[in-house]
Amino acid sequence: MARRNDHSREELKTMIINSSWKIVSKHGLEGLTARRIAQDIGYAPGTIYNLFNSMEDLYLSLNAKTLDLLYDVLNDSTCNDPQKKPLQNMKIMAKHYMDFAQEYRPYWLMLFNLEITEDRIDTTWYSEKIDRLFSPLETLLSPYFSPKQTKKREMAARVLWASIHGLCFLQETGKIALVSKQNNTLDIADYLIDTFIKGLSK
Amino acid sequence: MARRNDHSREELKTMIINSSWKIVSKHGLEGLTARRIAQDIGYAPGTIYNLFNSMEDLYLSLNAKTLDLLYDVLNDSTCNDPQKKPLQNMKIMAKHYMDFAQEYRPYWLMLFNLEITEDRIDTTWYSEKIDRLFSPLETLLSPYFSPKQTKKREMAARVLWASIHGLCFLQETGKIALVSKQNNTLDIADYLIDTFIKGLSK
DNA sequence: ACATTTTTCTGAACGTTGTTCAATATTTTA
DNA sequence: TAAAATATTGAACAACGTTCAGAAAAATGT
Repeated sequence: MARRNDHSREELKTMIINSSWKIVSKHGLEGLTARRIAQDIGYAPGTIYNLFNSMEDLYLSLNAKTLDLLYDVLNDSTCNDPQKKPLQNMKIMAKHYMDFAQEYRPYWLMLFNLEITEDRIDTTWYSEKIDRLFSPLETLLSPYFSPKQTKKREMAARVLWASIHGLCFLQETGKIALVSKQNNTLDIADYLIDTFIKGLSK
Repeated sequence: MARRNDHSREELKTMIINSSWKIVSKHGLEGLTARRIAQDIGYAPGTIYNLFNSMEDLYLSLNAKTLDLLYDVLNDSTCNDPQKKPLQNMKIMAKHYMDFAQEYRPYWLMLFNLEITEDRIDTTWYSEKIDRLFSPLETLLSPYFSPKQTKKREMAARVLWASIHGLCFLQETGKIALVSKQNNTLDIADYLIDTFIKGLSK
């Protein structure tokens, strides 16, 4: 029952992505199969391969959606408030990141499971989506650097970001018991930020 | 062709683990299949399930081996040298970790891909293998804390360790371009350690 | 020594999966 | 209205983890 103009190419693509998103929400990443998507959108499995080269390719699109969501979270005004001190904003931003990791757990984990090995496909847009995640933290760090030290500030932002991510990741995946009875994950993120910033201020 | 006493239960188990290790070396994690292991050790696929509940269970044993190797690396005398300053030892330790991640890449990645959801199986030994990884770093941090601040020192070790891991992970998996032309990964690890320790020294 | 029980191992079979592609249905073009 | 172009199908393929009745070997009992 081919029906070429039921949906345009782009419509179909977003249908597949939205359906996938829904399926991951309900059944987790392991529940996301080509056949299930096909059934959900009312097409045959083969149709998906008309719009995506592979399931990995589809995962990339899902990751793009996740990165966009994360971008919005990190750019939220509550953690980029000029009224607050930079340190305070940073701590709130870290909390936002950790909350995001928890709320969107399977999507967030996908970001780090995907091996980007599709050489031919252009993935610069993907790298850019990742790169821009650092900009808000970089802005918050500007008081600690002279305007000329752009490279240093850039590096500091990435290092601090990666560190917070490391905390979040090891905690969230249960790899190490970071928190004891007294401290929760948020406390240790604050501790990291405090210590790092103190070190920056020399 | 059953041949019960060709190898003891324990022998078979190590045979399977060693074979798996070899296969991952040659063909990556995605090349590790029950059938390939079986062929390699000269048994039928079903035999594997006599010794491991599932492939996930086998992965756990591989991770144990990886954690043991990593433990040795972090406890190496070159990064726990009383003659050197703690800061210097830490930087060497971080380098060791990053080198390990590179050299044993697939095994190292497995550590973080595995979801530990096997409730019934006793995995406390696994947690303990992870926990003891922190002890050398904790020792190096002791000059920065009074002997009574054991909890604080413990936390500092875990936070710093998780941070270094975050750097290593995001760099190694190519998720973010941490390094620019001037800096390599090692430099930014040094930068993190310097800044963190400076912050500790207040 | 032989018969019986117990243990070990097999390998075909099941239900999945991602992926392909000749065939078919529909739309567009001539 | 016929021909060409395009979209869609769904059966088929290879490979996966996993199971389990049955076969083979060892252990035990007599």
